[in-house]
Amino acid sequence: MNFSKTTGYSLTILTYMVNHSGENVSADFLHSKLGIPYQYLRQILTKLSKTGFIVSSRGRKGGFELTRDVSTIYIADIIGAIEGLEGFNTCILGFQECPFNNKCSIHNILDEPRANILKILKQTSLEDLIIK
Amino acid sequence: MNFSKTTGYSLTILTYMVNHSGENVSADFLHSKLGIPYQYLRQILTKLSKTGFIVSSRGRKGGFELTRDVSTIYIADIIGAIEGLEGFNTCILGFQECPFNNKCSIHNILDEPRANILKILKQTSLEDLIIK
DNA sequence: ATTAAATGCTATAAGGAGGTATCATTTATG
DNA sequence: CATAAATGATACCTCCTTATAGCATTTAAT
Ligand code: SF4
Ligand code: SF4
Repeated sequence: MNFSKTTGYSLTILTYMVNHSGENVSADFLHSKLGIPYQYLRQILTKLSKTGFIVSSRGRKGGFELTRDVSTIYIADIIGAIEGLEGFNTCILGFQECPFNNKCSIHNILDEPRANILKILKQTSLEDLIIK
Repeated sequence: MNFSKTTGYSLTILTYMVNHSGENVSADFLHSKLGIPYQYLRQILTKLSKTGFIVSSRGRKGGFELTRDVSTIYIADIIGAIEGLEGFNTCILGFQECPFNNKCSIHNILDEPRANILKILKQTSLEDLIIK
């Protein structure tokens, strides 16, 4: 029912970075701060780098940095890049082809609250997560 | 983000049965009606039987039947028996121990809508799913 | 009695998610 | 220049979910 652990890690990393804006942080540093398994963290940072949410610099003093305007990075974008947003658009019960023409009882009661969550995720940017 | 496929299958089976109340249906029949892989369907029916949502009868003309009062079987009960409801009570981001004292930004924006979904699932019984 | 139709039970396999380990490459510092 | 500190890339392992297969047992129909 919740997000994948990888998505959780990704969000934690990015929300940490947006609250420590401007700092160039290394994987080792983030590991010590966030407790995410080091090697796995490395993979996620690479992915976040390849998907353009952060930029990396190699070598000594290297690390990762947020560069894009954080008011334009929405939570839904991040989730979309990591685990995809298909879960919000496809059958809640996991069917490839809906046997009930999108009108089964479960659909009726859960479609709206699920859409509501997606709406929130699309409206909330990293900037909104800055602790003031 | 959504439920496990097994949970989806379970809900589909039970909502089918409640809408065809009184009928004793076989795994083969349900397979032809719902398209759930036969052997997997068998396992799920056994589980639903062991968890008391349905009762089985063996031999020719055997099959499965709803016997409990369907107004007392809530969707949340079914989900709880199949995949558990932990997902609704634990960290949305997948952490075992919350590093942020239950107050990170994601928690703030998603806790309430998630609780709302659980509330709906706890209030909706199989009887409510009967097509009138 | 025999057969057909059904569930009970259990072993196995494929696939993805989460996690670990290692080597290669880049770059700042002494 | 040599070293240390960092990322890039890749291979591997484990566990869980989903799915498949087969044998054993029960029961109704013939
Ligand atoms: S109607 Fe039911 S089965 Fe069909 S897509 Fe919606 S939740 Fe899935
Ligand atoms: S505050 Fe954040 S990290 Fe902590 S339990 Fe809530 S969602 Fe998880």
